[in-house]
This record gives sequence, C-alpha cells and structure tokens, in this order.
Amino acid sequence: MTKALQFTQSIRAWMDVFMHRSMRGWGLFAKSTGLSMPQFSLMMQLHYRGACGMSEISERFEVTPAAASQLVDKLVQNGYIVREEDPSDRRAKLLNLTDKGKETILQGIEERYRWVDQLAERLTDEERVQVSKALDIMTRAAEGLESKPARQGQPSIKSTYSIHK
Amino acid sequence: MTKALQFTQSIRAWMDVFMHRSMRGWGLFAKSTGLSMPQFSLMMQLHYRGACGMSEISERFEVTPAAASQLVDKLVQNGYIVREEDPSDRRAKLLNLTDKGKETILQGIEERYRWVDQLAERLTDEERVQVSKALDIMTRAAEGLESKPARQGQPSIKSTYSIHK
DNA sequence: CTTTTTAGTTAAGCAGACTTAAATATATGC
DNA sequence: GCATATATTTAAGTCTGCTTAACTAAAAAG
Repeated sequence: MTKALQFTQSIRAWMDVFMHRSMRGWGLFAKSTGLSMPQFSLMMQLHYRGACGMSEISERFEVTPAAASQLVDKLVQNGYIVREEDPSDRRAKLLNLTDKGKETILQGIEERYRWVDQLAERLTDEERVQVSKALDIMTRAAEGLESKPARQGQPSIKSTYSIHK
Repeated sequence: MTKALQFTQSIRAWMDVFMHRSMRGWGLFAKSTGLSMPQFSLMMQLHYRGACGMSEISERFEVTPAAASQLVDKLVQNGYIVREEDPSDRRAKLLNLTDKGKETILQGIEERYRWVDQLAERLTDEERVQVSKALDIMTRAAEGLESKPARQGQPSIKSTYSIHK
C-alpha cells in the first residue's frame, strides 16, 4: 500500500511539472505563429491521422459542420491546409496539410520536445536507461487502457486534442 | 549515443500518449463545469499560489489589467472567487477562491489524476517501484532546469498555465 | 498639502469560435 | 427518375477574451 502511495505521489509531482511546462511551451509556440489553439489542434489531427473530410473534423472536435467549415476556411486562407475534392464523392472534401502547414506543425512538435531533450541532458547514462524503461512501461500500460474499454462495447472517445471548451 | 536516442524515443512516445489523454480529460472537465480555459487557469493559480491581487494576475497571464479585471468579474459573479479589499492597501484587492471555487478545482485536479491512477493499477508492484524512481529523477531534473537559468540573470518566466493565446 | 504613481474598473470595439437556419450539390433508395 | 439523405457552405447572431482609452481612488514623493 505504501508502494502505491509512493507511486501516486511520484506521478502526480511529475504531472504537475510536466503539464506546467508543456502547456507553456505550446502556448508560446501557438502565439508565435499566430495560430489559435483550435487551429493548431486541427492541424495536429491532420498530421497524426492523415487527410480527412469535413464531417470527420466536426465529429472529432464535437462541433457543428458549420463551425468546422469556418475553422478550416481560415487555415485555407492562411495557406496551412488545402481543401481538395474527394474523387470518390464529389460532395465531400479532403483536407490536407500544405507544405507550410506540415512545416509549422513539425516545428510545433519539436518545440514541445525541446524541453525534455534539455532535461535528458541533465541525466546520467544510467538514469536515462532507467527512465527510458519506466516510460515504456507506462506507455504500454496507457495503450492497454485505451483499447480495453472499447472491446466492451462502451462508447469510444473520438476527439483528440480538443481542449476548446 | 544509442542510449540517448532510446531515451528520446521513449519520452516522446510517452509525451504523445500523455498529452493526448490529459488534454482531453481537462477539456471535458472544463466543459462539464462551464468554465473556460482562462477561467480555470486563473483558479488554478489561486489554488497553487494562494491569494493575490489583480496586478499579479495580469502579469502572470500576460494580459492587460483590464482583461484581468473582467475575467475575475465573471468568476466572482459565478461564485467561484471573491474580491476582498487588501487591508494593507485599500487600492488593491485580494482574490481568493470561495468554497465552491476550491471544490471545483480540486475536482478538476482529481479528474486529471484519475487516468494515471487507473494506469497505476495495471502495473505490477515491481513496475510501480521502477516507474516511481524514474519519475522522481525526471521531476528533480526538471526542477533543476527551472531554477538554473534564473540564477544567470536571464529573464524569468512568469506565467503558469497561460495557454490562452 | 499638492503632484505623481499605482491599483483597479468601466466602456467601446474587435476578432475568434461557436450556434442555428437556410441553401446547394451530389449520392442513394426504391 | 424522384424523393430523401448526406456533405458542405453561407449568413446572422451570440459569447468570450482581449485591447485601448478614459476615469476613480488611494498611496507615496516632494
């Protein structure tokens, strides 16, 4: 029981530090590009999950199709994404990152990683190995958590980085 | 060098999973309470750093005093915080969480922790010990990173959870 | 005391992210 | 083929968060 408590405290301490930092980093980056959070999130989606249609965006972000369309519109106007016609369904559009868009989000991702890279530099080789193993354990456990409930027919969760109220 | 790479990959994988989850959790919670992100962040500040005046809020969040005042206003109207007069300076106000406010953010924090608690349940005792140690290493290293640059007279960073563009 | 800072508020106005409602174009079902 | 359903856009209007500018009140400086 003490071990469980110890674990809880360790992870909470880490979460506090980590969230604090990465939120700040992210915010600063978004600010520097002039992108809003929803805009950035939308681009992240396209990056991680590939091209998709409007309706998929509106479902994932849990907003109306109208909202999705408008959000996309701004990104298109600013040259971050393109709205192409879906060859298999001429009603639908296929959203894709432009080169500018790709570059921007890659930069954003780098930004988010930069801090932990600095952090890595402050560890000894031995510590790095230890931490690395531990994180792999956590990542595996997390992936298990994600997939488990889905199998039991519970409603699966759709949105990804949807933080916008 | 391979060890460094291994570490980098482990932490990046973890970050992706972790950010994904905790952002979602946070967003859902904020939605359920009806609080916006800046409002929630402001309350987090009061929780973690205690009562403070308007000017401090406006500095930490990097917004004008007017914006801070208006933000606070809504929270006061909704009964989350109180604006008391500072006895030592009658121009200044002291912002404090109400019981309702305290309860709400404690719930929010719990929400954020819930997922990792579930995660902990999926680990063996041995794994928990291992992870716990690793996270402590990281937390210490992170704290070192925070304080180091300050000593060298570089501009210190003020804002905490300021994500709002 | 009077002047000047400092702390905070109020008002007017803008932009972003939503919403609903109505419109358009294409697929699909019978 | 025609009615209906689907994918998306446009328009109008709301709410939030922010900004600047003007204002009040109290503290500090002289």
